[in-house]
Amino acid sequence: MNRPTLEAVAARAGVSKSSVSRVINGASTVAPSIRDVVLRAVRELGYVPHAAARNLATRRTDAVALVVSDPPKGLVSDDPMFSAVVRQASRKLEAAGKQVVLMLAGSDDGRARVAQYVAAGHVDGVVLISMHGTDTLPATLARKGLPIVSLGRMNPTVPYVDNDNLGGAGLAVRHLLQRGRRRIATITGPLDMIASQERLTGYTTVMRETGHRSIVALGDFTRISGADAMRQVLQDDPGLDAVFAANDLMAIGALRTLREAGRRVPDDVAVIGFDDIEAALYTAPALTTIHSPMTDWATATVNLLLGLFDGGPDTPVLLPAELVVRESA
Amino acid sequence: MNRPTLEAVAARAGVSKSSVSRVINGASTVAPSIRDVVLRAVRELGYVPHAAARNLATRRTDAVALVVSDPPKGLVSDDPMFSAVVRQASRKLEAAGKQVVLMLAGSDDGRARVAQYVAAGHVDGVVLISMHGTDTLPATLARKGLPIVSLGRMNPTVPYVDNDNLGGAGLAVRHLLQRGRRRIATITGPLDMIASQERLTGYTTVMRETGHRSIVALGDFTRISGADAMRQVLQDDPGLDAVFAANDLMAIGALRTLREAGRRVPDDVAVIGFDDIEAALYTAPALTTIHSPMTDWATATVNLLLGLFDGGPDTPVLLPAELVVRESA
DNA sequence: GACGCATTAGAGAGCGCTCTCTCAACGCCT
DNA sequence: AGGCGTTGAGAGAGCGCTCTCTAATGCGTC
Repeated sequence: MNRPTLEAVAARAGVSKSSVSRVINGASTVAPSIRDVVLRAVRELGYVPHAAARNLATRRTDAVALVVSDPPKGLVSDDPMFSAVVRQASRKLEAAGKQVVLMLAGSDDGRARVAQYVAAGHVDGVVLISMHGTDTLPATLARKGLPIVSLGRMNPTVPYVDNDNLGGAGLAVRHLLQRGRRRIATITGPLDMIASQERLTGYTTVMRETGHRSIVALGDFTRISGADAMRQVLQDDPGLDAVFAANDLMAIGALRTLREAGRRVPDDVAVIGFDDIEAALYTAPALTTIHSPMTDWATATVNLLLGLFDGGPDTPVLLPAELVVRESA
Repeated sequence: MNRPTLEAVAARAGVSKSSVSRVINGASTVAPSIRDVVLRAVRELGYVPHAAARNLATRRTDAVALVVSDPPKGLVSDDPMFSAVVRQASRKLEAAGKQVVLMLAGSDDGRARVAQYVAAGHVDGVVLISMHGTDTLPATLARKGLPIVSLGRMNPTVPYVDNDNLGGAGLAVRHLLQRGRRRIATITGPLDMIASQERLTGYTTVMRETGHRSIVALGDFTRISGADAMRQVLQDDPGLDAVFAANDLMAIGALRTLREAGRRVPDDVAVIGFDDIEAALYTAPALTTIHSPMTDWATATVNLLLGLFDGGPDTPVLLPAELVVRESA
């Protein structure tokens, strides 16, 4: 249990603490002979630097907080975006030698904890993931003065990487129109998220420009909300011939409702989603959707943060949207 | 940027560092008058204790590592278990005042990093998630002497919480037999994982006991592997009338293959999965499966670790399996 | 009124590391 | 040969906090 200290290594190697420190940190001004004897002592003792002590002395932590908006219990318990994005971000951060501290900012309690945690100097930077636009946390954190980026646009003060939500939604709607669909409904995400707003705007803009009436149902990015919204919109407007869901999960829910209602997809109603999650390949029929490159997205976001550490620019990045045509539309 | 220190608070409040420390840490031996003046100073200065300094002095970190076996690129990029389990575990750990350090132990590199990290005294305990049985990391970590638990059985030395994989698989197979199915195939998970082995054993045991021939195809818990395995097993044994997939993702893959092959589910071939992920409610037809309580599972695992911190027992926990009958079998 | 015993505040020695500053050693130039 | 620059090693003062130990104060007891 009694871990060896740097001092013990120094004693064993017969050199000063300073020299050991230099060797550990790879300073160039160290004679090879000293280097060798120190490294041997390190190996023999199984020495590993004490993290907290180093943090205290350097005032760096080499840690980054990954803040995820944890939805209220019951919502999106298995959000595929969560795992894809968190995984990729972790991978990239670890590759850059940063440790990843995962924090859920669902409740007010959680948000307070995050703010406290960041204030405690626990991390060198913050990656925010899919926060709601109304959240005050981003602003609070931004005020602390440490580097912070966001996956998904969210707060004007926070540099971000985002999908082209507007363009993607436009792509989807135009595709439906080209296929001869005329009564096209949309199922939105939670409207306090910018991504939802943009996807809705993309839809309404194209619909208006082409002289079609908008049919809007509210969802919250979960499968069940998609199923419910589909049911409602089907009731309100039985003659509709297409649906654009603001994400694939809701599209999957919509598919189920359509199946239950006896509507054939795409014959009676065309369905198009957004995100291109893996599950979209396995629906019946396979889901036509807008590809959003989760992996690239996470990578770009992490790179933006790492750049900030090195004094890089905080220019937002917009990833292009792409239509993936499968069977459902 | 210059954060106030405890000393600054002491000066402002006109008391000693010790008193401030006592107030911050909620010691009882402090007069209300002093408490008040200190708290006011804390508020006025916006003081937040410096984490590293505290860690150094106390030799505690209040942090727990969540080690996830990151699959090689391409596999299960959106594993629903990952998000459900990681989320719930984080929630519980945060509620207990622990910070969550997420680590991916996919590559050898990652494993080394985890070992190093734990050795550096960065965390007070470790939660391992769905590690492969052949992994040496658990043993390495267990040797460090700090509390460590595993979600899913894995290494004899590590206390765990697990599903009743054996019983669950038995439940599935017996259900198929009861429904009159006779040629029942199974699609396994990666066989270096204990969960896969147990689910396979559960299947083969019941098949043997009831005098039926086992038909086994290898998968790796991904949708695509389920689809591939289904295709293969269909070719080898065109007359089969049921499939037990070792998880829902592979069952979803199998459903697609069956659809493509023109087999009706459940009329021609019954399909049953394992895990009861949310997506199982949205397949066509809805997936019959073995419910494994992800949320309880994560909670129990975290509780086991928290118990260990307080000198509690390290008795493994086995969660009961339950059959959920839907449409596919 | 002196004494002992709680009770509560203050002093200060670490915790293990980094990093500046100092100093020794060793050419090299004039 | 003496002075100077350069390179590399050692000393030690922090980093901000905790926690033990000591001192002071108040109270009850005989």
